[in-house]
Amino acid sequence: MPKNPDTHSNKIAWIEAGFQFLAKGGIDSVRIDRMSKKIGLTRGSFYWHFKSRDELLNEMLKFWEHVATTSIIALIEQEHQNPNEKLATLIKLSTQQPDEKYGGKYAELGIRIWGGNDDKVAAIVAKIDGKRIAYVKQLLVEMKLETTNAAFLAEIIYNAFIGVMSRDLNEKQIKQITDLASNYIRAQIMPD
Amino acid sequence: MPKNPDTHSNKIAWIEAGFQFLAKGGIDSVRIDRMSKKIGLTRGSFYWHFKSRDELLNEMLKFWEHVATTSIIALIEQEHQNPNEKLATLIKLSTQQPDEKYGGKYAELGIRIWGGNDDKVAAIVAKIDGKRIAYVKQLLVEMKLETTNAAFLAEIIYNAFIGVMSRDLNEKQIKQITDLASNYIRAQIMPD
DNA sequence: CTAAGTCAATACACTTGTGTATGGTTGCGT
DNA sequence: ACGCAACCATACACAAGTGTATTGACTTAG
Repeated sequence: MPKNPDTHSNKIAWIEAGFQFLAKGGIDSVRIDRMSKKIGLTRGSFYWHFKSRDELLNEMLKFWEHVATTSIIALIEQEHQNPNEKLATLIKLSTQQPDEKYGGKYAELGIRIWGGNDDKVAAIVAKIDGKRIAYVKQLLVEMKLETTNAAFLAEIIYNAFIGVMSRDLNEKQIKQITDLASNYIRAQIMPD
Repeated sequence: MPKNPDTHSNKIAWIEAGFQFLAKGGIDSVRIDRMSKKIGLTRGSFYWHFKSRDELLNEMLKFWEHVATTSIIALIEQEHQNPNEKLATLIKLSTQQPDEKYGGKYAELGIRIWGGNDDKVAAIVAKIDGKRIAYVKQLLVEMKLETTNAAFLAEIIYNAFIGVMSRDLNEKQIKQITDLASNYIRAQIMPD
C-alpha cells in the first residue's frame, strides 16, 4: 500500500528533505543516501523522480526563488491593506520556523552559503534581495516616510532581518526585536 | 626543501583551508581530500597534525571563538579612544573579505549553520553574540545614548551587521551601508 | 483481463572520502 | 657520523555516496 494515499508521489518528500538537509548543514550535506534513510525511501525512488542530484538542487533553487518573493509578497498584498500590517506580516512570515515551510528561516541561510559557491545561485539571491528591499522601501513610502529616508531604512531593516534569520533565536526573542523595530518606525513617522 | 621556510608547519594551512571550505559550502564540505588537492598537501600531512576530521573541526571552532570576540575587541580597545571610531572599526574589521582573515565575513555564516546541527557550536555562537551585543551597547552608552535606547539600537545594529556579513556584498556596498549607519547614530546623539 | 504507465526496491559498478600503517626525507643536537 | 624528531608521501582497507539496470507491485485505460 502507498504511504501517502492522498499525494500521488513522493517527489515532494524528496524536495522537503533536501531543504531540511540544506538548512542543517549547507548544500554539501544534501546527500541522497542520507535523505533516503531519513524519509524511509530508497534511492530507487529518488532516481525515478530526478535525473541526478544536480536536478534536485536546481528544482530546490527554483522553488525557493518562487516562494521567497512572489508568493510571499502576493500573499501579503492580497490580505492586508495597512502598510504597517504588511511589514509586520512580511517579517513574521519570513522568520517563521523552518519546519513550517521549506523556504523558511534556515534554508535561507543555506542558500546564501550555496551562493558563495555557485554564481547562478548568487545571482538569484541578489535578485531576491533587490526585490525584497524594494518592497520594504515601498511599504515605508506608503507609511509616509520621505524617499531617501525610506531607502536607507529599508536597507537597515532588511539587513537586520537577514541577521535575525541567521541567528538561532526563539519566537519570543524574534517578537521582541520586531516589536522594537515597529515602534521605532512609528516614532520615525510621527515623532512626539 | 620546506614550502614555508618561515612557518615551521603546515597545520595553519589546513585550518585556513578548513575555513575556506566552511565558508564556501558549509561544514559538510570541509573534506580532507578536497582540501589536500586545494593546498597541495597529502592526507598524510593532515593526519600528522590532526587525530581526525573532528579534531580539525574542534580546533576551527576554538579558533573562531577566540578571533570573533576577544582578539577583535582587544585590538579595537587598545588602538582607539573615540567610541565612534571604535564602532566603525568593529564593523569594518568584522565585514572584511574572507580571504584576509579566516574568521572573516563568510565563515561566520558557515558557523551559524553549523550551530544548527551541533549544540556545542550553537552555545558558543550564542555566547559570542551576547558578548558582541554587550560591547556594541557599551560603545553606544559611551556615545551618550540613554541605556534603553542603546540596548535597542545595539540589537538592531548587531542584527544588521550579521545581515551584512551574510549577504554577498562588495566593499563599496558595505561601505555605503556602514556609512549610513554611522550617520544615523550620530543623528541620534545630536539631533539638529 | 490485459497492456501500458507509475512508482519503488534491489543489485551492481564506480567514485569519493576516512583512517591506519609504513616508510622516506630533512634538520638538528651531540 | 649518529640518532632522533618533525613532517610528509604512499599504499591499503574500508565506509559513504552516486548513478544505472533490472525487477516487481500497483493503478488505470481500453
